[in-house]
Amino acid sequence: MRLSQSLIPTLKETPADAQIASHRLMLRAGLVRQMASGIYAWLPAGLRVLNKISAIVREEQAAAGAQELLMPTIQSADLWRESGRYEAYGKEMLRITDRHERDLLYGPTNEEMITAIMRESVKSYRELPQNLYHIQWKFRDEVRPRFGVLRGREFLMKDGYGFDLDYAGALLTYKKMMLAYMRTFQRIGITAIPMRADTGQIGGDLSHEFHILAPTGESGVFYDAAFEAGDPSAAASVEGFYEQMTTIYAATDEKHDLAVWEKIPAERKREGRGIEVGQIFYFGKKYSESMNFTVTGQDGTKIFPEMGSYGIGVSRLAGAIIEARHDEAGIIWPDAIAPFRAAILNLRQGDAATDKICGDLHEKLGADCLYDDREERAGAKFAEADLMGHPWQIIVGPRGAANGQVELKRRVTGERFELSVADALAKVLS
RNA sequence: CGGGGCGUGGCGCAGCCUGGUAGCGCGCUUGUUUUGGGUACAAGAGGCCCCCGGUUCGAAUCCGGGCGCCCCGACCA
Repeated sequence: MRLSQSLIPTLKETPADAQIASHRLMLRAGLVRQMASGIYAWLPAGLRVLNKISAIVREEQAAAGAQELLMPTIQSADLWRESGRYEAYGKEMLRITDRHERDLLYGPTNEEMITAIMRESVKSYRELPQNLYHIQWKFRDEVRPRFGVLRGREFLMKDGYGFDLDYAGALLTYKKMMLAYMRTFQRIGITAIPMRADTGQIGGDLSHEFHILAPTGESGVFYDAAFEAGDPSAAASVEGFYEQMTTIYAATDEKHDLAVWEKIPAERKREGRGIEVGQIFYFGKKYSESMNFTVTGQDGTKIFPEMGSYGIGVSRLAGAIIEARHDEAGIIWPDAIAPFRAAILNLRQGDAATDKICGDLHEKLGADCLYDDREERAGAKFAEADLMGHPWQIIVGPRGAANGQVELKRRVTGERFELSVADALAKVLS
């Protein structure tokens, strides 16, 4: 993509409204624009991040056996009256009335709807277990939206729902999802730690929150360094991995248990701040019973399926990753979810040699690179590339271009390499 | 929901107290200049001063009401 023809409106100065790093940087790097309190437009570069996160989520969900569907954002109030949550949910739910005075709502979550869908179509024990998810916009009318996309009112979430015949099956689904989530976060390029959590509004009695470590996190987190050794991509079994994840100590400040903490050797104690980017729940028959979803069992009796729900805050992750990975100059995107894998900086636009090299690189790197072909000074291009946080910068100046050399800069380490065009290309693509 | 603050060209702000020609920096346009870390100079464009009402000869400024946004706290994917 050519920067000269892209809507990537970077800002030199920080908008007064933005207080925390990710919000500031998302605005400055041209990823988002605020449209109302807690409501954001995702500009082209920001949308690329959401799409890359979503793609990884989809792959890992598919690998764990979950199916994707897409449910609407607007739901009927009647559905929520069945479960009793229409009244219970309170003011956080955005309630809407249509022209016929029917009560609707903008979905804050989808337990009722997925249960209604399953109830209509699934009748036999033979059809379970099933696990369904979608990636859809949610709305929760927060009293006080803040921190940019970290606590927006409208947000993009992957929410999945598991249906099993019995507790053992539901627990296995829960464990599979924990592994899938840990793999997802690992591929995204961040450290996430699962912690025992309260079940809140969703209900139920088994739940974990996934926190990523960032100095500006909302909650304090305490964990055993043994977590750092856990590698979800190398997990031998679902059960074994779950066992490992749930026996190592980790807690947010609310649930911190000093007695247990004191027993952990000092050199293994880790304290920090965390941002919650996902949560998983087992809640049994809460919705299948309240909404009367049954399947016929082998012996002809009715079975209320055991359910769980599994959420990842996709839009929140985008902000959380920036909180975890930035410096004074800007964002430091992990390779997997950077809006562009590489930027090509043409330091002298209009110079035959640099134009030629940049054009070739642009063609070979394709859509996942951003070609800074603007009539700007070198300094401006460097500053903006650092701000936008591309993992690689291919710097093409007249000095090196004469000998077919370019400079490759790795954003995360600041390392620079003088390389031939071909070698630079190979390194970026490796 | 309690407490505090702010709305003035795209962005950051001054002006308001003490009413009288709407200003600065950045950005934008054009030209010259510069050419490896946000260059310099010159000339331009761009404003219902959040909205409605009131006071006044005259309101960005004073008064009343509304709306929007932010921050702290309580609450939350």
